[in-house]
Amino acid sequence: MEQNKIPQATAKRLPLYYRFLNNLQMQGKTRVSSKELSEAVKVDSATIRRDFSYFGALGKKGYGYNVEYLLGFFRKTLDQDELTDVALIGVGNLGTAFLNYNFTKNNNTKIVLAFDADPNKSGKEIGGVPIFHIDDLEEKLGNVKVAILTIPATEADRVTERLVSKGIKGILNFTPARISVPDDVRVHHIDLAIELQALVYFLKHYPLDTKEEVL
Amino acid sequence: MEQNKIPQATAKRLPLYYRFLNNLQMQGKTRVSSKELSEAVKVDSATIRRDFSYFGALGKKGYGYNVEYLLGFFRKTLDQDELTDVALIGVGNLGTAFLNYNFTKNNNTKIVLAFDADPNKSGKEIGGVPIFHIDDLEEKLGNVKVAILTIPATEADRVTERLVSKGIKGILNFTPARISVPDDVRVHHIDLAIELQALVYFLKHYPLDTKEEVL
DNA sequence: GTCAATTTGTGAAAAATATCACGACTTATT
DNA sequence: AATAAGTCGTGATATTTTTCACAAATTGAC
Repeated sequence: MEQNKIPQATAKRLPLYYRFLNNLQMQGKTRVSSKELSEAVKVDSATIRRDFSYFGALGKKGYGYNVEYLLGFFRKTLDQDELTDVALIGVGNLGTAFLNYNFTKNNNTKIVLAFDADPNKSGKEIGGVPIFHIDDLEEKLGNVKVAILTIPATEADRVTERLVSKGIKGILNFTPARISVPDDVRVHHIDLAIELQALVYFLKHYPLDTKEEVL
Repeated sequence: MEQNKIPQATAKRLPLYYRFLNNLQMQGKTRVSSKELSEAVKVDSATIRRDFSYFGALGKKGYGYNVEYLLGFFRKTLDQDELTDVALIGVGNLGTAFLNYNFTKNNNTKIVLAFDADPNKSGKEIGGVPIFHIDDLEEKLGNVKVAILTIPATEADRVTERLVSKGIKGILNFTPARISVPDDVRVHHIDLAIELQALVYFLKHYPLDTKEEVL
C-alpha cells in the first residue's frame, strides 16, 4: 500500500487526470502545463501541481509536464496494467447502461458477470457480459472483490449481506439505501436523485455568479 | 438568497436527511435522535447536529427531533412544494433509467421532456415523458432551467452550448467531458467510470480497516 | 550569452469541514 | 421531588483541502 499519505481528495482526481492525459497523448501533444490541464479538467492549477507533487517532482520548471512520462507514471500508480474484475448486480436500465459502456477502454476495471432476479434475463448476455440469476450469486461470483449495485433499494440490504459474506470488499452503491457493511468493506454511494436535488438547491439558494464548481 | 451561510457540504446532505425523515414518518415514528439518524444515513451524529443547527434550534435537548416538525421545516427549506422542471438530453440506457425512475416521488424535480438524436425515438414516450428530436431543442425546451446530460462525450460541448444559449442554468453532466459554461451556470459532474476507478484505487491503496466512508 | 517569459514545487496562509466534549435542558422513573 | 439517563447546541479543536505567492529552474528568442 505504498503511499497512503496521498490525500483522498487527490486520489479521487487521479483517474480524471489520467483520462485527460490520455486524450492529450492521442492528440499528439508531448507537453502540458498545469494551466492547460486546469482548463481541461476544471481544477485549479495550483491544486493540480499540489496533487502531482505528492508523487514527487514530475514536471520541469519553465516547461511543464511531459505527457508521455506523466502518463506512464500514472499508469503504474493507478495500476492500469492489472485489470480489476467487477460484478454488476441488477440489470435494469442503469445496470444495462454499465454493461454497454466499455469500461475497459481507458480503464482498469471490467465487468465480468452480472446478476438479476428476472429469470428471463439469466442466461443472456449484454455487452459480452453473461447474466446469471441472483439465486446463483454465491455459486458464480468467484473471487470478484468489487460490485456495482443497481437494484431496487428494497433489496439492497439483503444483497449486500450476501455480497459481503462472499468476500466483496468494494461496493459502488446506486440504490438510495445507505447500506451497512463491516469496517473492511468500502462503499461509495452515488445517489442520483440526491444529486439532482442538490443541484436544484444550489441553483435556488446560492449566488449564481461565482466560478465555483461543486461536487 | 436567504441563508447563503450554509456550508456546501451541509447543503449536499440536506436531500439525504429529507428522504430519511420521510421514511421515518412513513414508519410512523414521531421522534428521532441525531444518533439514530446517524446510523441510518451513515453521517456522524455531531455532523448532523451541526448541519441542523445552521437552521436554528430544531431539536429539543433530552428528546431529539420531532419528525413531523423537522420534515415540515425541510420541506420549506428544500422547496419541496414547488416542482422544478428538468430536461433530459440523451435517451440511451442511462437516460432511459432516469425516465423510468420516478423522481417526483419524494422529490421536487420532474423530467418534463427529453431529447435524442435518434429519429426513431422522437415522438415516443418513456415513463410518461415525451421524447423530441435534438434538432428541435430550441423550439421545445421552453423555460426549463435544469438539464440532465446523458449523451456521448463527443456531443457534450456542442449540446451544452445550445442549452446555455437557451437559458439553462444547471446541468447534471454524466458525460466524461468536462464542459465549459459561463459563470452563472452550475455544472455537477457525475463521472461513472471515474467513480469506479476511484473505488478500486482506494481498495488497493488505503488501509482496509477504518470506518471512514468516502465519496 | 543575455534576458524576458514560463512554469514548477512548495512554504505558508486561508478556507472548509469534521469531530470532540461538555453545559444545559428534557424526559422518565421511582 | 429528586435523580438518572438521554440528547441537543455549540465553543473549541482538529483535520482536510484549497489557494496564494514566489524563489528557482528552464526555455526560447535574438
